[in-house]
Amino acid sequence: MNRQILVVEDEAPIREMITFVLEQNGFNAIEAEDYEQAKAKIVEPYPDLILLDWMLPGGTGVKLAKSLKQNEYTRSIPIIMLTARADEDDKVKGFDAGVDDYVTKPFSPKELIARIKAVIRRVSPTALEEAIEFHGMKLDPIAHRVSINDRSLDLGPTEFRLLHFFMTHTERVYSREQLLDNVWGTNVYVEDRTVDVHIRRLRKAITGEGHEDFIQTVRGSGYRFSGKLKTSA
Amino acid sequence: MNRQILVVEDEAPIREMITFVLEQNGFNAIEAEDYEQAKAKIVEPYPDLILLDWMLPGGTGVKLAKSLKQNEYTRSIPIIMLTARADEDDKVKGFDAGVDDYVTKPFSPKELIARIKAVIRRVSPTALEEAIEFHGMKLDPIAHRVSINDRSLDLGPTEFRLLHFFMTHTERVYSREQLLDNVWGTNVYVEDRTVDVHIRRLRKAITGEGHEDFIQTVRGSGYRFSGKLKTSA
DNA sequence: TGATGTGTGTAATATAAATGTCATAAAAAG
DNA sequence: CTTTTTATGACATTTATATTACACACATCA
Repeated sequence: MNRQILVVEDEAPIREMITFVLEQNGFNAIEAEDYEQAKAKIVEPYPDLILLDWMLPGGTGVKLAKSLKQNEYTRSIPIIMLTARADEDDKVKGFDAGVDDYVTKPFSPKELIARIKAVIRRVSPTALEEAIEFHGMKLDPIAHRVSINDRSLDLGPTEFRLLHFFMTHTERVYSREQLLDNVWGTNVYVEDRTVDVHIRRLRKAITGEGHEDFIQTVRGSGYRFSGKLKTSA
Repeated sequence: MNRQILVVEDEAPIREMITFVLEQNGFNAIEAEDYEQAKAKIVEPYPDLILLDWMLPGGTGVKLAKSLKQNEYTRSIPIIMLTARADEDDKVKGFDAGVDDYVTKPFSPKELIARIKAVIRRVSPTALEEAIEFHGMKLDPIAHRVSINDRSLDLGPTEFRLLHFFMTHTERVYSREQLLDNVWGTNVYVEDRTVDVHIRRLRKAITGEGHEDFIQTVRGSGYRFSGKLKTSA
């Protein structure tokens, strides 16, 4: 599954060149030419990385970076700043905004790709392989094991991925379509309702110690994985 | 509110099949069989998405895509290319023309619909909504949760939307019709009085800590959500 | 190769929740 | 005290979700 990279750059030729290079290298590029468009495209499923032009009109480049780093949900998206100046002050300002790396224009495609890969490598393996614990539930992606209070459970592959996704994305509602995108993959075409069935299977599997209540139905919206149990009705 | 999709495809059987699939899935299909027809049909109100055959006679498919992406008004209409070849060069050319996605013929109806939905989902801004707080009431659109002084409460979908609207539009009277427009959506046919009932339900749900008084009846006008409590009559 | 088991997606059915409308009570306005 | 407007509770209908059953695809192993 290709990584999605959002390219925020106002100059069309540069933006298209970058997009081209990205596509050539197996990335999936999304384009935005200004602050507004960028904001609009930073939605679920979030891009894996953002290439952000420093010199967006009105200095909105840094503004965007700051705003993303301040939001709980977008904070973890790595950002690489594109800048024409090699100015030290600018670098400082950029890193201050929480930017992950810098590329100075003009840059070679090779350099760009290398930096992107470096950042992704630095950021993502932890997220993907680290064992997670949540209210007595443990999930170890490497060993492919799940346990509740040290009693190990037996999940099918899909249920495992679903639980993994939930445990790494708690306290937030996901529509069936979003779950399909994130758990099944973007190019898989199954019915929305299939999600219900897998939710059911997962709930069944984690039933016993009340953990099934962590998977909450949000009527009309989707499902949420949460440690805050509903006030008993 | 069905999405309008323009199908540009010269082969009638394929075009009709696509149209059929679209209609089946709740979309509103418009057909065009060549460059000229397509151009003629891309007028206000613009279609929500265009399915464009790559191999239109005379290579006019890419031409059309480029022309649309160069025009300020049509640039934002997402385009999905239909192509018989899985050729890499073609993909690059297509993406270069700003196309949003690709579907390779032959494709399954399911795949087509899924891609359309994915593109629409990606393009239409679900906006990163921030949590709102108002006098101890918290509403988090992302988690889809409401709480009063950290005691979480559960609301039906309509009550949730209604409260969300109120919390983002405080200190102002809204007529029942305005509320219907904003919370239910325009072109929905329900009685004005239905609003009363939902107001009632919402009040009931937030009762307990005096917050129900925030929803104020303005006789003859409608309702207002306000932190300034009425002086006791 | 065939038998067996597992995992998946889909469709059918059951269950539950939410919605809109009405009838009636209560409250304000004049 | 009469009229107008809003509040409230009940109900039928509609809509959404839960659950079950089943068929098919794959892999494994005899």
